[in-house]
Amino acid sequence: MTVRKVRVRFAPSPTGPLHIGGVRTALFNYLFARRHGGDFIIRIEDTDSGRFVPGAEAYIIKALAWCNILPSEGLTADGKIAEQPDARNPHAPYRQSQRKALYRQYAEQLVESGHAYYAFDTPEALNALRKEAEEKKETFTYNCKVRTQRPTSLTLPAGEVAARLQQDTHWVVRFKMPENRDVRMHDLIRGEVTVNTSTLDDKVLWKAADGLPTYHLANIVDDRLMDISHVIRGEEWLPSLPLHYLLYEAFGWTDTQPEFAHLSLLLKPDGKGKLSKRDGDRLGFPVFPLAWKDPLSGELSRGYREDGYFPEAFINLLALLGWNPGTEQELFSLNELVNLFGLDRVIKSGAKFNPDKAKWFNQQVLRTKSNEELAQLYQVELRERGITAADDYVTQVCGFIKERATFVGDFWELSAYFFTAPTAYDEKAVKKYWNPKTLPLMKVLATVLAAIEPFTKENIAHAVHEWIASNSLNMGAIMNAFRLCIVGASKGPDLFEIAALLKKEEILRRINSII
RNA sequence: GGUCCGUUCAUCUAAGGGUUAGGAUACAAGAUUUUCAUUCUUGUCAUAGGGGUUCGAAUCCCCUACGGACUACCA
Repeated sequence: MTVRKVRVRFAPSPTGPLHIGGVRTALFNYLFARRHGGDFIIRIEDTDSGRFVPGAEAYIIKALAWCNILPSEGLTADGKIAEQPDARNPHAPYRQSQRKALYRQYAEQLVESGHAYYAFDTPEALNALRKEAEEKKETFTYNCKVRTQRPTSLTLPAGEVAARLQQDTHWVVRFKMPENRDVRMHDLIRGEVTVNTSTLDDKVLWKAADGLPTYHLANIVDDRLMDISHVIRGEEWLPSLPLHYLLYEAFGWTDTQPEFAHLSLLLKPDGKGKLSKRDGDRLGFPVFPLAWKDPLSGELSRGYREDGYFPEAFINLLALLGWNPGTEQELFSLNELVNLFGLDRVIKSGAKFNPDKAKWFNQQVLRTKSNEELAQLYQVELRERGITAADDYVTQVCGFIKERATFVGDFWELSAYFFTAPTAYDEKAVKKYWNPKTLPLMKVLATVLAAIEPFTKENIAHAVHEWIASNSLNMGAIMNAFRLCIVGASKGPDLFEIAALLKKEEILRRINSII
């Protein structure tokens, strides 16, 4: 028996920016593909022209690239959705709107085989039926009971059907949902699921109005054509799984029908419901990988990248939302995730997103970065602040502060005194460590410091300790007052380290500037 | 309303019939430090409820409650 090559796809709809739930779905697909040496395909499902949002497709590609979730198929060398077939992209185009011509024959095949039919309802008529049902506190379902009452190829004479197909531009192809059949399905995460078809409706598969298929048809056809082995997607698709099973059956494609895995949803950190765009603004954390400006409303949404997250941290936290390796390890590189990932350890229940833990992941990743690398990132902000500092100097500063930071964005707050003398002094610290006797002592300290040569951490420590001891001074009082002069607050790394890095002249200047 | 899915500390989760129900985040306390942070130690906190099955249930079954998704000519 030959084992089918693993081929999975991430199939977003370009109706807006990808949110973190979508990134997680992409990640799980990517990890699964790489774990099994398979292909990870990106396909754009843009069959709803009405919801197209300019820039969304480019955003999705950029966001995945930032996360290092790189498709092995579907993109050209310069990172665009492939439109022409080549060795890497044999199934191009990968944008469903460009595959338009291909779907109609499949819809018609189902009509011919009796699994689907033409329906000529006007939108107005359907709305009226919905309203009518609503008044009776029922939900309108287009099913076996209503299809016999409507103008369809099932009820109209053949001649009229042919005529309407010619004249009417709003007809659709509907799936003829079998009556009262138990559809037994298998989900890799949830196990067996059975649904009776009597609760399902005759879904529209293809619309003459725009000549495009709906999701269900396009999805099944493309997954077949692209030889997809596993469909890993969000839980919101579980209710339409019976339809998809029935479609494979109707086409006679059950031999290559993919296996399905439905991922639980990401939920709001507080309250109820699935995580939405609004929660981010409300609770102060990003729900998008990259910042996004809505082209219509101009509304700005923040992104993980812009908020200072490392992509490694972002991926790490997403991977652990709904999956774990069964060990107590929590920090993983992308390659480690690839080696450990399996659908068998994906959790069934929804996960509330926890912004606090997201920060913790970033802090952990930040610590693994070299001082040199952090200095490069910090230099960007320093330049913006009009500060010129040598790489070597900034590197040393980063070494001092990186364990105190969660984001590179915290660096300035933690280390401004390395670049400019304090202009304000922390009130609480002043109250605690400064009294009328302090200033004269600091002036004496300045003369002690002035005599130190060379001005190294060791020498400063030695001289200051000696001075304190020989004059029976209070170590804590002196050191804290000294720190206040240099840092302006009661914080920061070893004061002798700071002093040595800042150099003698600057230290004396800062002490002597206090009057 | 109907259909389907789910339910272990506040949160993410481990435990696949036998554990003092483990870890992480957050929170709190203590230790360390010239300060802040780090680090270390400790602590508070969970099997939704009710029935079964079993010598034994977080784990298997049923009911209830709660949560979620879906219920479009959207995806």
